Amino acid sequence: MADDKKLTPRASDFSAWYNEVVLRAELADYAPVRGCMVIRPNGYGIWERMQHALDGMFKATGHRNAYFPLLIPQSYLHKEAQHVEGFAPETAVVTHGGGKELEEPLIVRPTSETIIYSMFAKWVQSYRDLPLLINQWANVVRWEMRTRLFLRTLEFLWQEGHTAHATHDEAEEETRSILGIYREFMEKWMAMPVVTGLKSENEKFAGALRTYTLEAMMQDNKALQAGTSHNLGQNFAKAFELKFQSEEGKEEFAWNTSWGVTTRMVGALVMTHGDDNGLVTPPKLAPIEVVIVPIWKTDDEKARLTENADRIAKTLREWGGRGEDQLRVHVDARAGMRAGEKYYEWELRGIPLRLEVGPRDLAANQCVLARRDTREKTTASLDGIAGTVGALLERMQGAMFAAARERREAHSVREPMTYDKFRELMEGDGAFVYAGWNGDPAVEVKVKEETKATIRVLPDPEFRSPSAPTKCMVTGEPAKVEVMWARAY
RNA sequence: CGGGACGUAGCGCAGUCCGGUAGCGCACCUGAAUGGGGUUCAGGGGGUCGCGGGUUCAAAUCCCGCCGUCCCGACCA
Repeated sequence: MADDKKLTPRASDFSAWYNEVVLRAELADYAPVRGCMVIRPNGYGIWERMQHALDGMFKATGHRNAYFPLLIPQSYLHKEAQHVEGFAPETAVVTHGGGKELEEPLIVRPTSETIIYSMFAKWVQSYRDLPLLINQWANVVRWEMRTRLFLRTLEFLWQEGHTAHATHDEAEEETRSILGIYREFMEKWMAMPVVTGLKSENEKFAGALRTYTLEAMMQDNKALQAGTSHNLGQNFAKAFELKFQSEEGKEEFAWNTSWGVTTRMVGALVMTHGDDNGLVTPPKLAPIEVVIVPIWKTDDEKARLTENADRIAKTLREWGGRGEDQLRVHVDARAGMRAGEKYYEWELRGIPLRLEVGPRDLAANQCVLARRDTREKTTASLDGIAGTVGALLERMQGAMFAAARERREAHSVREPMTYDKFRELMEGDGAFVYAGWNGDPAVEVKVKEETKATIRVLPDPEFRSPSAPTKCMVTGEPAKVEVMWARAY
């Protein structure tokens, strides 16, 4: 009977566990259209905090928000050869409007390079108009065959940055700089470690010169691409006649970058930190950081405890320890519910800290603090409670990142291994496997067919092994580069 | 689009083989006792059994057609 209330344990069926957490923590729900998802207030609250943090980082680096249309003439998609090849199969097409067949079908944007660079071409004449640094928060549609809540839906929310520069080097610097912003966000806010670096030719964005990626490890040891930053070279500038007159008076094509992160990050958060009791949210992204649960028996106590809970909430909110950033506190004074039932509910929703206060605590001028990440309970004096709570939340943020990184390292392999061993590992627990590669795309295709694993990233120097691998794991030929292999979502 | 499974209350399911008044658990509503980790008892509301047709005195159940969903593959932030 009680089993109905329990979650599927993570270890027994990770996918079922994930779905249950998303649905039961009320992050999202299935929509009537297959593959689409409704993001509920609990889930949107987390997304909003993500948006806010990222938006601040983009603005601080000179980017400005704009908005471009949902509908794009189909011919635009065809102007960049690789781009159309990559996206045409998964675009939704509008063929009718106003009851009539359209002369030219419109596509629902799967991404906005084409429409944005066609506009950039009108806006840019001189090198003085560059760099042009634009971001948009929008929804896009990609007609995926198989979908998963947050990780892959037909329609999703994202931010897509698009920039134009006068030189290749400046565009490359922008691409890397954005990768740094994403990394900082994922590590500091999401408490989620990532491996950064370059995508292989097979895996890069359709139409890009180079694609940089951030790869995170989920708790089933599979990789999730958490964000990308592309150096588009002059591919789109040439397709859309995005030209400018240089300081020397010459006509030149601009250099573009594009980059994005999506609501997939909400799914990543669940899969990185969640446990058998549900969601665990890092304090910085939690719409509610502290839930106060007053405990009472009699009506008399109820009035007294509720009043004191409100008073504690006020003390927490008025604490100035984080400057303008007020502690986000909720008091759960619902009647007719046992305290234990409330605890399970808030744990399922991932609220970082629970503050319990009952008659006995009040008499002793103390309360109980229960951490969501470790589920440890301690008692704390009500004197200076705001400072105690503020400091604890900050420690938790750091502890969650450390724990996630430790877990990832425990499932990362850097020792040279045979291809047979690798196959065995991928069939079993899975891992991030760092190994040498001869640089041949055919090897990557073969490995994908045989093991479902792909080259997730050509890691940046700080993620590479202390001594560079000398041989290709698959062919035994001399290695051209170190790569990280894993199965991915 | 290929292979498999399934559509019965908000959710999870039994009932279908062998036709005979629509069931169970959770959730929801009312009342009481309980109350520091999912409490208990009593009462109650809620269903065109995916849709359409056929067989039959009688269909959730048998037959035909359609629709939809999920899982495995190909695709992907």
